[in-house]
Amino acid sequence: MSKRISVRDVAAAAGVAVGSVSRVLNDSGYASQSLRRRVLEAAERLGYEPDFTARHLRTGRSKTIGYLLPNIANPFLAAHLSEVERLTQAAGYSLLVGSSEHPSRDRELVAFFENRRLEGIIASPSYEYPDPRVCPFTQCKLPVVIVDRAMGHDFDTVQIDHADGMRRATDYLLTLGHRRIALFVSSASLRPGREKLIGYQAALHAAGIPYDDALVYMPNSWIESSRQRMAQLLALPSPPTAIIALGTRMLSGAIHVAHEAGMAIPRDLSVIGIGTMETLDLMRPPVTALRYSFERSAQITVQLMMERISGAGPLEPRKVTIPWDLVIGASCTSRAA
Amino acid sequence: MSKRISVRDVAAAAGVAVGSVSRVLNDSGYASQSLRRRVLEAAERLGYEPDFTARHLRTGRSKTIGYLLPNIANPFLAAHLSEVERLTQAAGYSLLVGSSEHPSRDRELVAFFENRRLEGIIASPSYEYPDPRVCPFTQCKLPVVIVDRAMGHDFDTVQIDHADGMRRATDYLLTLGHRRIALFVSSASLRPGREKLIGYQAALHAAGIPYDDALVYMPNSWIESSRQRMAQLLALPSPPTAIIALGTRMLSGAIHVAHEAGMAIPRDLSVIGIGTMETLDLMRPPVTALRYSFERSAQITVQLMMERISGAGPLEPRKVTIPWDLVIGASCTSRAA
DNA sequence: TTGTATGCGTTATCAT
DNA sequence: ATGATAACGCATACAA
Repeated sequence: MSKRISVRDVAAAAGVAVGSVSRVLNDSGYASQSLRRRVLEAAERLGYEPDFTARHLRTGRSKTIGYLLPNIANPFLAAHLSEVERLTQAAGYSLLVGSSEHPSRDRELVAFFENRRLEGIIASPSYEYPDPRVCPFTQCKLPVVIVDRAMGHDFDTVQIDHADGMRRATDYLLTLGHRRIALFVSSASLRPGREKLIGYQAALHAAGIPYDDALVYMPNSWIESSRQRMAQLLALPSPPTAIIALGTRMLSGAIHVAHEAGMAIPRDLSVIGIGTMETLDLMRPPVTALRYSFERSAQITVQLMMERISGAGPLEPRKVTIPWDLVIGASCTSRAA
Repeated sequence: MSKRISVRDVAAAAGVAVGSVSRVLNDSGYASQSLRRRVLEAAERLGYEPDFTARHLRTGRSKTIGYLLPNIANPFLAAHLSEVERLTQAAGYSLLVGSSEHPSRDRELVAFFENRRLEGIIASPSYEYPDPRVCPFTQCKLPVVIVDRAMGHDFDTVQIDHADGMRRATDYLLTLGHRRIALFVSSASLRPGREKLIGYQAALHAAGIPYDDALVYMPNSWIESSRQRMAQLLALPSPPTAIIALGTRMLSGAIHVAHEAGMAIPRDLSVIGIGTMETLDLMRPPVTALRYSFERSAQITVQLMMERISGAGPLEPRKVTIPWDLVIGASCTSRAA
């Protein structure tokens, strides 16, 4: 059981002082050629690796970033996390992940990240803390980058342009002649849902079509069933001729019910969905869907974080917005007037 | 800018020695009631939190586990990672994730995890290192739990019973009267693909049906196209009447081509797929598919790791196998003889 | 029972 | 230019 070798071992082997070893290996301060050579040789020979933890304790730099998110299994969050990990790894940083679905755990995790002296926190929390005084991220001394949330307090933020994407998706269906367009999106308690509703309403308003609450399904809890709601919609006096379902489960629920009711897509119902590339390809007919680049959103996220860590960039929080693409499939058709 | 408070501050405020503070807070050694009370009061009042890094350096326990995987965006890996994170968090451990798709980076990451003195490594590497002498995990002093890989050297392992699942899936189609069954699975370079092929061949052999290489597609690189291969299969003198496609992209590619050729599922082609619950629900008709429990596989993974860390359990490596469920949908039909 | 002192492995500040 | 030594914040062996 060979003990770990430290600077002292290298110093002894090279016949120099520990300080000199550190100086040579970190290129800090003066070092003559002969000293440099002896230290490097000894370090190489002994296979010396500086201990990360000790260095961290001494310098205060942990070279680690915390990533807080509600659920790693969510395909969108996982895709973003994946790209962020790649980029931070390339920049010499590691990623400590922590999942949290409740404010109390948000608080615990932030405190924990702070206690471990991480250098920054990337977060997409499940609550937006309208009151900054109780927001764990406001109290936090570390650099924070928020992903797709509208927090009560301003932070560096990367956000997806849900309103614009939704506006264009709705416009597309309106252009095809649809007037009764159902909307299934996630809860309005977070930015993604709220913004999508805004875009939807804006498109309808511009087209002079009244907004009908009965066509909109924004579940505040997962207990409500999108299948049940879809069945209700189809039983309406004037049922929808199109649906925008921006959520994998909601999309599958809606399609399921439509099929059971003997409807064909797009003949009887036009559909706009959402998804990662993998899942969208599974559907027949290919679904028209909203997509955005995870590479891009992750790249901005990491860039903001790195600038904040290095102290570069402005002091005031910055917000960067990522656009959606409407990828045309074969799940929508024009509606005769 | 208030400086961080340390044991020394607490000791000073309580009028005791630093050693006593540490002893009280860790319940180690003796401590009188009055001392205990004073220390606890002072710590509470100052909001003292022991520094994680310093404690780590001193005790050698980092309370952190490393997770090495090829790609976080893969839905199966993400689902497993997600559950593992939940469980480790509940056990008071954090998770450091590192993605690697090449042996050289595997090696770097393991060295890095070791250097940071993590307490264990959970890994599902992209290469199985048939030669133990060059395997980064063999050299590694840390406890290692391998997920669904057959490494050249024995480790604690959680593995999915691909051979059995595949055998049952194939049997199911055989029972329905199919004799020409196509197989699309991931490369044989890793355990999942290899085992699936074994199960497929075993089922055919038991039924007295010769194995036909032309029906099998196991891409070694993602450049080959499952669509192209599916088209070739359909052009065969005696094309397959059923297909088992255990991969999201392969499944979508195969279905796409079948539809383009005017085939209906299950009328002209029976299909068995794979997927997380989210994606499977999207398909019409509901696809018959293989599934397993991520909760279960993660629970075993963490249990093995914790036992290894605590030194409980036997010294020799253990292997635990997780079964597949064949979930019957409506994508398969019996074939007239 | 409590205080003192040393060490974990590093970097940084002093002398020399 | 280099060596000795303090300090990061904690835990612990040992002395009192």
